[in-house]
Amino acid sequence: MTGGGRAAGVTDLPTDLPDETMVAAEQQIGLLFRTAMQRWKEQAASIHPDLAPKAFAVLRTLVDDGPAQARDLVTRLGTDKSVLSRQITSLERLGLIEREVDEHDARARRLVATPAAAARVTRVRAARHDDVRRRLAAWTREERAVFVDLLGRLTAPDDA
Amino acid sequence: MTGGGRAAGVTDLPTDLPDETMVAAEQQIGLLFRTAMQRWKEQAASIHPDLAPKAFAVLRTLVDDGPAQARDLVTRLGTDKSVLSRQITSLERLGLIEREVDEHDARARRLVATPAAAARVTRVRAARHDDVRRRLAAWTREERAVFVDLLGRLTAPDDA
DNA sequence: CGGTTAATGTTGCTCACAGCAACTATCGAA
DNA sequence: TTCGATAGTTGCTGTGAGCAACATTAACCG
Repeated sequence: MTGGGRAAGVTDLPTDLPDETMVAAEQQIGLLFRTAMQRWKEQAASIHPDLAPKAFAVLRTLVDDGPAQARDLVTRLGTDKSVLSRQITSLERLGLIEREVDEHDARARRLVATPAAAARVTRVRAARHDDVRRRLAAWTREERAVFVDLLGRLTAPDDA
Repeated sequence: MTGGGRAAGVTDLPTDLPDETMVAAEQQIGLLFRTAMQRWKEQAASIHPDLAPKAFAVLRTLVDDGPAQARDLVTRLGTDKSVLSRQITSLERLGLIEREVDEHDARARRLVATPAAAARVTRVRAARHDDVRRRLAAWTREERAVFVDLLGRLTAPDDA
């Protein structure tokens, strides 16, 4: 069906060989994105019907990596602080995390997942509603290293 | 700072070794996503200020792979037809594509990038406003194959 | 000490997108 | 011709990105 699509040499690059790998790689990237979103959505809903996917990502981070401040999450998740602030508010409203003022810095708030929330996250994971993290964990260290390298080259600021 | 974060054995998996690769892999995935979005946004804007990133992805596909119908784009881009329909409308409004009724099926519309649009896409690409496709093209066939495999395992429906 | 600068969060706003559902129009087949 | 499937369009809602303005507190510096 998609047999001989590609219009001439639009990308006049030294493309080794014809390549189905190009198309495949692009589609996989899209797929990764979409399936991850899908999975997160399902998992989030199974923890609490009103839990947004992104908020679940926040919760997961707190459960896995322990208490943190919003600014740490900005770094780890790479999301704007405004977005995080809202997700955090919602998590607190749902009783999944607690927000305590930091004892050394009155601006900062220490975010802690409640035991109940941690238990639910673990349960959801165990329930085989798999996630990216689990899959990555099943790889060998080397595979992950290769993966990181390849992705890194894909995202490098500029390479030539 | 983030020294010894990870709370106990929350994920009781056979995790080869401690692993910075886990964290790195996750961050890279996020990074891939964000930088790709960013780049697309920039490129889209440089073609037309009112061009949405996703609409640019559509245009790019049409330029690279030739004329197609909306339903083909659903397959290739994995996006809902409603979203595509709107992007297509906007592309037409901006004069970047043309929509002709298919001669064999009056329901379908054949989408064609205008020569002007194709020229702009090519120019933007050449202008070193690099994109994922170009980077992938710079890899070896083998690297791409590994990449596809790894990503595939990340998105597989269920592996155990 | 007081004043400036920086950092933590919160809130308001806008836009991009996903995705379901309902609908029209057309095709293909029973 | 009637029925079911398919191509697209449109309306709606929810999620998220991200900028900008703001309040609060910290840290620095003369």
